[in-house]
Amino acid sequence: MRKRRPTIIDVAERAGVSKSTAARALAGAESILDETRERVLAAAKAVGYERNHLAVGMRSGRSGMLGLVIPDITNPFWADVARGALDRAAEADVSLLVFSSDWDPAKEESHLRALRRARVDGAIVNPVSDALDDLDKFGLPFVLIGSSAERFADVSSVGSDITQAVELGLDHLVSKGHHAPTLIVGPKSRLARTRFLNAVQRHSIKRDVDPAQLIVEDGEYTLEGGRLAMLRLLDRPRLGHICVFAANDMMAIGAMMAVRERGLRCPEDVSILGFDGIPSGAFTFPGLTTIAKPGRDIGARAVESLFDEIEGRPEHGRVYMPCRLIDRASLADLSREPRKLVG
Amino acid sequence: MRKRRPTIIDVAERAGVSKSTAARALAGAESILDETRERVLAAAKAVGYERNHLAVGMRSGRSGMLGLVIPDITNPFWADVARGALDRAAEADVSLLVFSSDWDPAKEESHLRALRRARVDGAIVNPVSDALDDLDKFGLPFVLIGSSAERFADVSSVGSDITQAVELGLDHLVSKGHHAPTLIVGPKSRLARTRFLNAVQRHSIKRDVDPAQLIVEDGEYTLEGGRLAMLRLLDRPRLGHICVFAANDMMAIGAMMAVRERGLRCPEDVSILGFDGIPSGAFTFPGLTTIAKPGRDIGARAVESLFDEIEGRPEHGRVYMPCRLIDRASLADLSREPRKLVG
DNA sequence: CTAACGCGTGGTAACGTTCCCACGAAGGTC
DNA sequence: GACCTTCGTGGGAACGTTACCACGCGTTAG
Repeated sequence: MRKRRPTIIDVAERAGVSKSTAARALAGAESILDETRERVLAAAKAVGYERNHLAVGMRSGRSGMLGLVIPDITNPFWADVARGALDRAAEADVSLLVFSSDWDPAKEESHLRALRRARVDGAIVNPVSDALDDLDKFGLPFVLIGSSAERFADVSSVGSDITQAVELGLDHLVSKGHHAPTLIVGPKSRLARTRFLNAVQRHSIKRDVDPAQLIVEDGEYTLEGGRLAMLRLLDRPRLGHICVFAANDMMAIGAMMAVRERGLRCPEDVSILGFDGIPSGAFTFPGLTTIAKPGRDIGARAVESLFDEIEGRPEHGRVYMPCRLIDRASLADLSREPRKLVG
Repeated sequence: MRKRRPTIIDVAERAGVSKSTAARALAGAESILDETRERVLAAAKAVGYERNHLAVGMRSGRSGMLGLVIPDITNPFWADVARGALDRAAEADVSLLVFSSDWDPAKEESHLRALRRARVDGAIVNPVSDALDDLDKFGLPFVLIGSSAERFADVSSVGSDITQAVELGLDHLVSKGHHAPTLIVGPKSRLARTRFLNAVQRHSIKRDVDPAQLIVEDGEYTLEGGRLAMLRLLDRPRLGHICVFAANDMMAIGAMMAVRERGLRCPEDVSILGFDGIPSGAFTFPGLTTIAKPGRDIGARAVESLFDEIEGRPEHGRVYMPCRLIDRASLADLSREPRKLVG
């Protein structure tokens, strides 16, 4: 038989005080005699007392739990975000309820309801549904993450700084002698496509490169999408070395496959720069040079912002975390060689 | 101002019944007039009532939450396990508190305590600490996952069926004309090494291959460990095609790198079979043929077993989930060619 | 015809905490 | 010396739910 767990009353009795006093001692309040506090603490340890968070949550309205709703924990980027959030939450002695929405608005809503029933103190969500604009109707403090968060005004959000990322990539490309990369971007419908493209164009102008000169290919944000786009690219008449900046690592890897398929070599004939920083990029041949999104930092920062939100000092701002370059082997160095026509 | 959430009393008043009756209707109990039930349900919907799980948990002793403690959500295998658990839990309308132990016994224990404080109904753990044998002292229903679970007797556990996996791999190797693969296994201290080796030997005997004939190389369970082991292997005098069965995908990929480093080709000169089924295996060149552990199934099944455990019908058995072969391109087909000396 | 029973319902006591108010003692002020 | 404040403590209500028992009614068995 499993014996009853000790409550604060057991502690109080053993310490010879009232449960109010015991509670104060356990909560670390100030107006209490040091000697009493120590007696209570000793008693708590002696009986093996452990605070019942359910009861605390019920009485105080603070459950000590946060919700995290992301599309798919199996996706390396989201796993990284989760890890960041998990670590930061554990640091603050707060638990995380994790759910995966699978990009399904129905699941998302049902998970959000589950979070509310569980009385979490707040939630971090990568919103998939547009209909989430009745977000405040949920009565929960929210922090949004990911690029889709920008659809929602008046809600705090954390994402990656794609402007900085694109500049980083473009500058690196220049340092290797590639001045006007070809772009492989996502489908027209996607918001992320526009943002990526805009960032590239803005920075190109800054560097006196005519954005109109840039070649752009479309594709789904997948391996196959990247492969097809690259194949189309290789069918164009071309001169010399090709440099590709893909909007996503999967597409970049697909492009790499297409290059091999055509009997060409990366990076000798084609240079490829990715964007995401997925771990698989380390295992391709050649290793994929890419710009890594700071998933972990985003997760940690989201928890941080959520604390602010809960504490009632909402800044309702967007936070953009900086990306970093992972330099592997998919870029040729043309800077020392006689300059080819188009970088 | 955020308005007060409706309680069951609000529902009862609106429906004109006592809160006991309202509670019964909401809980879907049987001894209640259909008409009353409907009136209550309508009232609940009208006021937007949502059950407070904290209060339920406190009164009934069931929090409706489960704990999951895995080493690292960022590791694709564990992410897969988490996903399986997440899905199965969501199906049963139960929430999952996720923690990452980072292979650190101290963290593990602190997370386990956090779970107990949160009053989860049970926990799924990949045990890292040996000192966890006072597991029942935790007073929680447990289900262990992963290979390290076997250290604990009398506790339910779910893992992958490595015997079946090895047979699968060996049979596939034979079908491709490789009869006695070289083994790249983990360090001597590891339990998993022994289990892998034993499984290979047992099945070899069954197929009339002398296990003593098998070449074995050691290494850390990492990319570098696999690379080093392969390099050593290539330094041995050899005749013809080499076939390697690595105990882990990372090692397999490392081995692949070593092969390329030495100017050899996979699969023409060296065939490589991995074990794990990590997603990155799809992006190596050539694609890694491997045996995939059923992470997702393990996670789902663990939740299932945990339900049994909580419900008080503990089977305390070990469950081994079958693995499956992912056939990509890292194996040469020698079955049609004149047979070389050693497969 | 009465006792026993089942059914639907209501009332109330828990569950383990925190919050609020009140109380007595000690110390300081006029 | 009477008053006010401060400090440490205790007592009880409250949080929202479920568990338990009791009640009234209609039905059925003896």
